[in-house]
Amino acid sequence: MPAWNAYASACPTRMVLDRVADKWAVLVLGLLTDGPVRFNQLRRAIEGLSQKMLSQTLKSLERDGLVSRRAIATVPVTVEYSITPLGRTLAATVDALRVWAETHIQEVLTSQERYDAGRRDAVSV
Amino acid sequence: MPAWNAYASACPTRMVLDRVADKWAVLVLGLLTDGPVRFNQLRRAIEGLSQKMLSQTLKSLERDGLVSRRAIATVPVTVEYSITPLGRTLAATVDALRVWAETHIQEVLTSQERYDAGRRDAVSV
DNA sequence: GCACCAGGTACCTATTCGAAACCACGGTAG
DNA sequence: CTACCGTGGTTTCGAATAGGTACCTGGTGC
Repeated sequence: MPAWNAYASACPTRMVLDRVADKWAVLVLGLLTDGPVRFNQLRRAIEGLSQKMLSQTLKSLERDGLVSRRAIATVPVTVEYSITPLGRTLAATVDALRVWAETHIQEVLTSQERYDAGRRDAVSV
Repeated sequence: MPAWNAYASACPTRMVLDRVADKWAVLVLGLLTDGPVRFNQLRRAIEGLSQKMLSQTLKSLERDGLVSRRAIATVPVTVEYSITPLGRTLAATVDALRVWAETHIQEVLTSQERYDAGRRDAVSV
């Protein structure tokens, strides 16, 4: 990897950022860290998630090698999704972002309030 | 902070993820880590960035307290944007994601190719 | 008049996403 | 026999939204 160009669309950081930007993807990944889960189990666990978005999300997660799909030929066909080791490392990294968020969210919210209030005192170094 | 609900839209992790998902925001933040930059300097530095998106991005970054705006009453009014300490900590955290991306992008790309090729051999642990 | 500074605003299009219908398959209830 | 449930999806439709293009301010120097 010879010095990635952050301004190119093929930049790996961009790709990962886009992936992580997917609301449902991180939630699914989070649920899978506790063990394999079936399709409709996921659908019921995540409020507001339509089956369309779920199958779409799972497909791209599988494509990226972050989750693995296993179809079991049972009575009604059971499909089990599990997180891969690679997916687990990404989840751990995203967790760093979660930690940042929970640590600094108050500063962000305070800044937003001041800004929305008309920021009379502006930056107040 | 009493146990954030990751499934709520007001979840801090979601907010931060959405912010980081903004293509231009991370690029702007990245450029600002080297020191203050003016509006049109940013615009020219980042290929494909329209002034609309730039001003929009800068406004929300300023609102979140990640960058600070300083208008200097010079010949034509100069506006200088700089990263705040808070913004710097976020940039550092995002950098962890960049590192993950550059470390594992090859695995992801390989997985994608196998998937797109029809994944005849499926998961091949 | 033209260009540059720092933006604001209107328009228009492309992608995105939710809702809902449809699919096959088998079990079960009537 | 027919109707309906649950399994795991795909497709279609329509509405919302993101984001690019282009044109506006308004002051200054050439």
